[in-house]
Amino acid sequence: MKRKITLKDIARELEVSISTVSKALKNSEEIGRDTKEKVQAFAKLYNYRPNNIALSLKNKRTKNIGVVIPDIVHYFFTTVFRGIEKLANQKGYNVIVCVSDESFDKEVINTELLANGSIDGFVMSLSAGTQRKMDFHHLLEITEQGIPLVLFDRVDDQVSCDKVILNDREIAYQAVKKFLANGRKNIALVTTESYFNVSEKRAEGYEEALLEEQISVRPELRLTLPYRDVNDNEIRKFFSASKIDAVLCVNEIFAVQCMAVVQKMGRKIPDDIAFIGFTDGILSKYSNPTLTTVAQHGERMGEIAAEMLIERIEIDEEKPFRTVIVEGTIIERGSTVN
Amino acid sequence: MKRKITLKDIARELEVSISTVSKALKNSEEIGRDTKEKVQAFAKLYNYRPNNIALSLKNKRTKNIGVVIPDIVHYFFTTVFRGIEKLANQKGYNVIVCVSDESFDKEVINTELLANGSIDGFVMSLSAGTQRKMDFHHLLEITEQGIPLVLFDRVDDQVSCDKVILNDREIAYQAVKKFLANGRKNIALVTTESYFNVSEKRAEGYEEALLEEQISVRPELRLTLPYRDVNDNEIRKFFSASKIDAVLCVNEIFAVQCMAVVQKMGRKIPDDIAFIGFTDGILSKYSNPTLTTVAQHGERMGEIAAEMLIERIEIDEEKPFRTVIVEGTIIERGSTVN
DNA sequence: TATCAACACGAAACCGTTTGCGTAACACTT
DNA sequence: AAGTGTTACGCAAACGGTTTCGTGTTGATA
Repeated sequence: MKRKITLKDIARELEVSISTVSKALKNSEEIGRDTKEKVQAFAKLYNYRPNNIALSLKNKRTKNIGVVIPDIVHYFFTTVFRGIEKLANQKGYNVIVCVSDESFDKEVINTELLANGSIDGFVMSLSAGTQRKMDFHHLLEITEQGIPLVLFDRVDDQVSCDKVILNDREIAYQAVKKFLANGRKNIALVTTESYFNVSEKRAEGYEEALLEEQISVRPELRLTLPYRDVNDNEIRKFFSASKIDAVLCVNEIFAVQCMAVVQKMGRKIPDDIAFIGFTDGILSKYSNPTLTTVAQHGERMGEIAAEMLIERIEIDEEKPFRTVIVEGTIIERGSTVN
Repeated sequence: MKRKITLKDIARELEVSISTVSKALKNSEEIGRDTKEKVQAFAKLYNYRPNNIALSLKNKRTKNIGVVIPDIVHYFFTTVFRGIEKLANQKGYNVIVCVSDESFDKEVINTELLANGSIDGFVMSLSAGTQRKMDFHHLLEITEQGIPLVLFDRVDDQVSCDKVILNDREIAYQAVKKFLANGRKNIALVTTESYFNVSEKRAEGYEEALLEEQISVRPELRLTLPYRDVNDNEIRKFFSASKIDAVLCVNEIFAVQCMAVVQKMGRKIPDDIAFIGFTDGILSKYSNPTLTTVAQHGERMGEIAAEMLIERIEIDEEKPFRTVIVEGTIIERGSTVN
């Protein structure tokens, strides 16, 4: 087992000083031709690589970025992560991931741990717990320490930092408009608990589109489902209670699950009832019928977030915080048209 | 903006030496009661936390583990990752993720980068490129340097290290046995290019089950699909060419896609033709019909891998390498039974 | 021959911690 | 008064690098 070789080892072996070795390897003008060649040859032979940790300590830069997300087994977050990782790698950064598991406490612990020198900046999306609690002290601490932070998707106005979000309200508005243009008037909304910022934004767009057509927003057309372990019976009851000919769902799982239920109830999609979901994931493409859905362009969001972060880290202009709005795209499939 | 406070800052402020501060914070017996209290109070007030990088350098332990996987927008890998992250966190480790994107070169670059001190050990699954090239020099380098390595799922015999794999051959065998017990005899296999180790293992199990019943393995019942961008026409041609009443697919996407095609061809599932896939992901649960599939227990695999790794790191017994075999579970759903 | 610049290299500080060891100050013993 | 033992702290090395500055040795110049 040959341990990693260090500058000191090379210096000892070649009977020169450590600083000479260091400079020789950087091709410094200070060092003579012969010595440089000797050192470089030796280093190559023994496959010398500088120790990242030592460099980090010296430079006060780790070349790591921390990503804290609520979940990883989740299509949207993985696509964003892919974007982050891709761009970070291009710029020579590595990515440390922590999963908050939708828990406020874990989010706090993870961020504080990483903030102690492990990373140069954060990309985060808030956990459900944090959004419910509305407690952002850990994020304020981070920014106060001068650690750059970029929030994406699940953001909050109380935290001032760079942000990347979807035009949730606008694209939900467009989706409902599409239903309306199709002659559908009894449009339901299937959503999550209201402390999810994005769900609220989507609900606003939904309502705006309705009101614009003089259609009143009826509370009985709004179904609020738990984040996990959705019960089919609840869905069935909802769809039995009212006449509904179109449904906007805030994610693809809700949409696919609702489609399955109404199909079992004998309704035809899209003739009797149409669906539009959010997240253009694997489910939307392979469901039956295929699902018309809002592509959130997660990978682009990730790239943008990483780019903004690295810019802050490396340029560190004290320029004002920006919020980049990524425009969703409605992908038309079988749940709205034949 | 209040920068992170260091031992030196505390020492200067309190007019004691750095070592006194360090010892006081560790409650060392060497330090007097008064001084300890003073230092501890000050540290708490200013929220002192030791710098991770400095600790890493000193201890020669980063408390980071590196995870290199082929893809992240992929159900199985994300579940494994979740298991790794969960266990690592419990043990006080952070996780640095690199995505090889199925490329040999990226895998090499990423591992070499991380191996220069950034991590204490690796958990990896081989990229397609690496399996095709059969070049493992980067892994040998890692292990030669004494960096612990655990491979999961996509492993290779040429690399000697700890491993976690599924009983692929055995569970494929069982799946086919299930078809046979059901009276089905024309059983097809839909698989990937053969350089994927796991696909080969599954094919072996498939063949073994057939041969055991005196059924010959017919090459025209084997469909090899590309890893990405599968064309429906090819699938249609395959299913038109032969009489097929059961299909074993090496992943859930192939299965769902094939199901959609044969349904369009007018075949009834599971009456005319039954399907079993691999990976109990979101698709299997929401497809139409729902898919009978092999649960790979990715999260458990991840936990086991992380546990093995951390054991090597912390205990570092030179004990022989182990291969843990996780047993898959066939989850019965609508694609095999009504 | 004294001066000086250029060259090639080494010493040392620094990044933030930990820790073995040395020691000043004091009390206590004989 | 000399010796001994604690106590409570500081010094310095070490982890593996980078970088500033100092310096001995040349050879050229005046």
